[in-house]
Amino acid sequence: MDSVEPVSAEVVQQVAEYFSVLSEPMRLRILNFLREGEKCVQELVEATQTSQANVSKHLKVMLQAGILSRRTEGTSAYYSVADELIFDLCGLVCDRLACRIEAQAQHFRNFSLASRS
Amino acid sequence: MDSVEPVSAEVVQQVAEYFSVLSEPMRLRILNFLREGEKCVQELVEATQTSQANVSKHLKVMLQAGILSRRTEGTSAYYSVADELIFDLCGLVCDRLACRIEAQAQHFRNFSLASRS
DNA sequence: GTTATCCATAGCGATACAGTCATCAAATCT
DNA sequence: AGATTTGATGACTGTATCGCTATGGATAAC
Repeated sequence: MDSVEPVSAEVVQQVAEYFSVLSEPMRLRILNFLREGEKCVQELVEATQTSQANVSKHLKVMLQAGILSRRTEGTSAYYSVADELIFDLCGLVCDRLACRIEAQAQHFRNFSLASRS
Repeated sequence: MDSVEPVSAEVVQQVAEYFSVLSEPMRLRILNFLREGEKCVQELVEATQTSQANVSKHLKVMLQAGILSRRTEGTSAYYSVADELIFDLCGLVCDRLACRIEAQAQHFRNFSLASRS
């Protein structure tokens, strides 16, 4: 068992698409606002400072990816996070990025030509 | 503590870029081959059935993202995974996708018009 | 020196997607 | 009914990038 099993093209495709949804800053910003709980489109427009059409498009992408859920009330549409996994993923990535920066800082510290005992 | 802290634009950007690296099927395929260990470019070309130029480009993207490390020996360039986090991330996403499909199957099963005690 | 091999990179065409503007549909209010 | 608000969608533009072909550069083999 020293060889890695080949992964089907479809699985690779789906995983790539999942990551693709998270690869847009505006979508991550929207998701971050949705951590506070359910929000309607207008609230997200005000929070993100972009056009309403743009917010709607991004919400649609995440909805179809199964990351968000949608509920309507009157003329308003309320969105909430349906897949909490995304927060775990973002947390892991943020931790890793932080570790890299800390390691980078350490490289600077290690360059002390005068060795302090 | 009922409000989510705003995340800086730069952090969001970096996280998005990290996910962006993982959002290409060809890169995921290459990473999957690299699970077996260090590989040179030529080996990856044969494994992925694409052009050598294409493989080199993808390797460069992942190298600059800090996901791979590079070592040269003669005329060959050997790449290996420098950030094992990607496998955790892929694993989490795969699990989630599998769960969804299982849930979908369950929806079909639940549609038994005749309730079997 | 010449040739062959391995890898990186520039140029190119095609495709995909973010963002904007304009419009439309549906529900609410006057 | 008319006006307003809310959200979704189509058309369009600019940008990014995937994959290909061709080329260059560096090392190894003849």
